[in-house]
Amino acid sequence: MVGSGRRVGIADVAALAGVSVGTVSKALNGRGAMRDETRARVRAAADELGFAPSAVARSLLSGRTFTVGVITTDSYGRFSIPVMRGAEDALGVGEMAAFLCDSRDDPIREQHYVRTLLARRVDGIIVAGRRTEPRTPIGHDLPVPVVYAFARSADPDDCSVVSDEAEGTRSAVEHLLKTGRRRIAHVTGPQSHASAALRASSAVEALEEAGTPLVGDVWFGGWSEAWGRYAVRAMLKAHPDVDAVFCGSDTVARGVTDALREEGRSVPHDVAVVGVDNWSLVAEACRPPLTSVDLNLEAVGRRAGELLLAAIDGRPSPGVHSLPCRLVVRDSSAPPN
Amino acid sequence: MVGSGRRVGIADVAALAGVSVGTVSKALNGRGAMRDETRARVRAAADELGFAPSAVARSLLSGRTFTVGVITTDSYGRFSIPVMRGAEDALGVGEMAAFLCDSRDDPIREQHYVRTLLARRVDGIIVAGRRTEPRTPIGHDLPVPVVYAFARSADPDDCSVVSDEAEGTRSAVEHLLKTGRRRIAHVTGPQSHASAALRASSAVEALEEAGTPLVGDVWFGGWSEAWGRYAVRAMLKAHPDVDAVFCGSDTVARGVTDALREEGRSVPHDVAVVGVDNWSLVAEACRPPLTSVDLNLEAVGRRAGELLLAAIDGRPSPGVHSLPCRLVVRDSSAPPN
DNA sequence: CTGAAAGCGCTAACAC
DNA sequence: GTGTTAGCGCTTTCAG
Repeated sequence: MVGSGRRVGIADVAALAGVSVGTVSKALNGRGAMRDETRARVRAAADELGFAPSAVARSLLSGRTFTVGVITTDSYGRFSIPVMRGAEDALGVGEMAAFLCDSRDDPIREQHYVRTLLARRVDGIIVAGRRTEPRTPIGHDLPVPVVYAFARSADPDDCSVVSDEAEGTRSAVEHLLKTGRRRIAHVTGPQSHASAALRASSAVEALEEAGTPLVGDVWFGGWSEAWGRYAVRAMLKAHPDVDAVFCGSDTVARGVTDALREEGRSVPHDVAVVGVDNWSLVAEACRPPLTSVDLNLEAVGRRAGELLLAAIDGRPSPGVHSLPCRLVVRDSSAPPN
Repeated sequence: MVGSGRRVGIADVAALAGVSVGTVSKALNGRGAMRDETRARVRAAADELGFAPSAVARSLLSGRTFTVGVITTDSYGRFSIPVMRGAEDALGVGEMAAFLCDSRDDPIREQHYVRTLLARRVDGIIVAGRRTEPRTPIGHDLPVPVVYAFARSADPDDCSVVSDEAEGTRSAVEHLLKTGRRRIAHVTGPQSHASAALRASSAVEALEEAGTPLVGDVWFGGWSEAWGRYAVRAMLKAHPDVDAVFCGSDTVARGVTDALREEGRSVPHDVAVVGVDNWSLVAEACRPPLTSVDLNLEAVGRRAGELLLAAIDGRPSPGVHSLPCRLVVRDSSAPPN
């Protein structure tokens, strides 16, 4: 990239090409009719000067900025990142640029960003969250469309895109049943966490329906490896015949796997382990590598971007859009034979 | 946040307040002299309509957008994220909004983003990278200032902000020596990786100077836990009397720690372990928690933001700006006694 | 103390 | 085919 170090305007191009500014505009935008020679001369002049039309001036006229705001609540953490990446993919197609705003879970900060974004005349806003609890909407009756990604809005009329965690949980349970497991336990995060509660109830339900109820109670605790290790040691005392542990997250699953090995149980021969998140960093470092439910966060972000583009285009899709998860099978759940 | 659902302009406010647009502008911006009553009336009208002046129109006039571009090469990975967070902190002070561009290590994509950002008339650009190898600059003689963060520019006249990895390495080695270790080994990533090579040579040098040369050769390999486990097992055979392992990253260190424990060596009683990155996720999950060199990425980003603001303000600071690291001591390097 | 008018860089009508 | 002009929403002179 070579720049002149100075801003060059359409007037400079016009002067160099020996035509008027109107002609330059038409020539470069392929509009109106004109001699090929003229168009070529203008193009050459623009290239020579490295002219790039000001998006600012253009926006003022068109009323569109081709810019969206992305508000994330969790400092680009492990959930927002893939969501943002997917959103960026979709928005790129519409030639949109994204303002990134990290609200750091502070409502004051968030409102500040909303105001800033509206003042900058963004065409739309994506709100990406870390928790799956329905969240307070960023505003009512805003002048631009808003799409919530991963963390749905508490207002069901808002447009939200989420992972279908219940479906993901069922697919994990069915996988364990299909590979011959019958004594399945569940270790997960805090009961107060919506995702932990939902995954637990979905797992219990799926197992009931299959006629092989959960072994013992749900082990609610924290999202750490330490909790996974602690819980599985206690569980082995109460239910030594367990043959599979479904975990609410990959970190918990890693703790569970480590403790099982240290207690002399072979994974997957004696006990299968399945996690949730498919956080490759954790799942692949596990010994053996961990089977896990992928929440398809990138797809959630992409969908959010697509729905936002459509809404900007006058085709809104209110309501909750639920996307399926994807079970990624690795060695930790291979059949026991 | 409540919006009208419709865009309201300065003319609407003027009509409601019964004054001219010029007066509204002055009233809201606190410029010029006018009766208090008039100013209050205008303010009330603006509030009632929820008026927010268009940053677009304002930019067209002022020639400034109060917007910067942040180009990241690694999909908001674990290095870019803290850098971006720090940059955002600094830029927020200047009321700057940031366009986020993920080049995904693709030069074509990167050039596309540079053009887009310039067309949008950003006031400056920050380039954040993942690798510490000097990188090809994004352009020469661009019309706006550019600051490189973490990954320095190959052009020494460009402004770059980096972590002082050599200093960080020395602080880790000195810490081990101070706590009584004398037989120190080094396990790290691929030799072809600039960070691995630099950290290794700095460690070797620091140990030479202290009169306690490195035990054996540097163990170059990969950045994985598996490599850490493999290397330490081989090392224990060759040098069973090693009493500390300095690792090129936290993941390697975690593998090293796990294998030491499994081989019956107590950490830190028999062998101390120190990593680099202070990636809390890994360092805190380690058994015992890992002492690690923090690269202060957030500070690097913050500094980059500050330098960019200064450059935009006409006070550029060309050259490489090196920031110190910070040793975070945890249990894995407690004295042996 | 307030209003009218010019102009930021560009596009889209309409003249010529 | 090409040039001229008005105007996007705002700030800033300069009159009144």
